[in-house]
Amino acid sequence: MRSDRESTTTRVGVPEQRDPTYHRNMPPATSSRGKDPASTRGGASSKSERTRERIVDATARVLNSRGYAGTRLSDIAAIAEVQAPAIYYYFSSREELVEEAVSVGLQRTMLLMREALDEVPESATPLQRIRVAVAAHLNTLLTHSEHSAAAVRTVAQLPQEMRDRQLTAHRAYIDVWRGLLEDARAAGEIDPDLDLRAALMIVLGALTWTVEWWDPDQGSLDRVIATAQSLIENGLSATAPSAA
Amino acid sequence: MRSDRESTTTRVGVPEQRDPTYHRNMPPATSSRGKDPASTRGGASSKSERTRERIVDATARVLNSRGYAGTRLSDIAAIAEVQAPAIYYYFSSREELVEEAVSVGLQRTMLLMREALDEVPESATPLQRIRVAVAAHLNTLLTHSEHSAAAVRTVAQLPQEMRDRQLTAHRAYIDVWRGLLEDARAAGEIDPDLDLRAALMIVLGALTWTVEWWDPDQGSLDRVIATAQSLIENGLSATAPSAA
DNA sequence: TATTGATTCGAATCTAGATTCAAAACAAGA
DNA sequence: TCTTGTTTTGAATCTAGATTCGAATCAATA
Repeated sequence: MRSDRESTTTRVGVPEQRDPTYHRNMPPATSSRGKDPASTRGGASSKSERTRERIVDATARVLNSRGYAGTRLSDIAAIAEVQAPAIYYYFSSREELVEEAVSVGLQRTMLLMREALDEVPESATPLQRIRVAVAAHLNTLLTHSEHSAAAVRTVAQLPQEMRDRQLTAHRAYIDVWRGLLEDARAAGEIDPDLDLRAALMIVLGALTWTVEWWDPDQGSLDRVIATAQSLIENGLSATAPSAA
Repeated sequence: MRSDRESTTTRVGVPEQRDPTYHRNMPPATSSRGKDPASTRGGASSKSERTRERIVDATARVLNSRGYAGTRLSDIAAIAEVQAPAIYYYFSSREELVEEAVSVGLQRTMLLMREALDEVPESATPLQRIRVAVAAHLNTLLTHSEHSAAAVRTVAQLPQEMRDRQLTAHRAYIDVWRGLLEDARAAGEIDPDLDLRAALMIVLGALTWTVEWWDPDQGSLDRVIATAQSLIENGLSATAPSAA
């Protein structure tokens, strides 16, 4: 069952052509002491890195409940247990922080999905792979990463530029799903009359929206996953459109 | 195909126990000249009423793209083609305005759903009624009422108190759906093993999320509706869990 | 056309929240 | 302990956006 909760280190696709004065000071993980330069991914180590991580995590949390515009630095600071100005030691602006949270979310969503799919045995049918994808998506959104949830739900609200930058990653994720559906259709497991694009988005919507209502106390995650899998598998499956 | 777009008159469930100084001035439709006092519902008439309507409509629009916190009076004003202060002639605060937009949205969603279901012939099976509900929900969200979309998608972001007030209406709507599913299950049309609550929310999520991606230019609404109906009907249906 | 209430608007006020600054507080090595 | 670079912070500054005000503008009616 994996560690506890992934860390938060991947750097935002820094706006290439911006003014050079970008970082006033030097956000740790980037250079400072020659520590372990290979730290592109996992768990934070130095105290500093952990603080940074707490901040990004907090951002995701707030983003989730308040939406893009409603995300205040003061709230983030409170959750991360620092003073608001401390945030500026790590990020040069609210926007940059938010974008990193979203970016991390999208990457993590993709990563967890890939990992899940990689574990599926070759012999599996496309439809079985879809079941796995459903479980992965829900697991990620509902328990593994608040970032993912924040990302997926917030993209639409982001200010133009930022959204455009993140859209790429978002598309890539959707493409994975599209691939799954296409395979299934090719294998004749899916109702060939289905509008694939629409079906895809409908399925993804169903999964994503869970964040809005799922409550750990209301019913187990596994139950939700099972329900979703069943609903989706049956929904997509080719059928004899007769039955009264 | 009905008029063009419903109007916007129903008043927000005014916070019963608040200070009496609530309305500084007298929002038209409420009293002013003894016009037609029976105007509790439909199309606006006086110029004033239409302005008010434009404002609420604009609010819904902004709410949709920017989320609760991101909804600025200046944007609303721009869309409604008035100066921001003009809004205060009709509403005593941003909050009140937003709440009305949401409230109207919820009521309209419910109304359109009821109308749609009322037209279904007695003879229809529960599953057929669900198909109708699916179409109604999508029609409402995607074309008949930006308010509905705003309402359904925004409730979660609203500040506590406001949300609590609107939650009632929201629940009522969900209950309609619950009823539909329960009937279908009772009639043996639905897989009896399905977790009804989860299934319900998953279906509703799938439908609601459409607002996030549907683009009139990308594919017709009817196509989306058809896809959703098929997906949902098959998904819910009782099945012989065998088939390779 | 003079009068009065209904509407709308430009300019001024207020406030929350982002951002900046200079001075602590800390940590690790000399 | 002293020195230096890293982190964090309290207090001050700045700005966008909500809200308030008093003065127009309008419309209908006496």
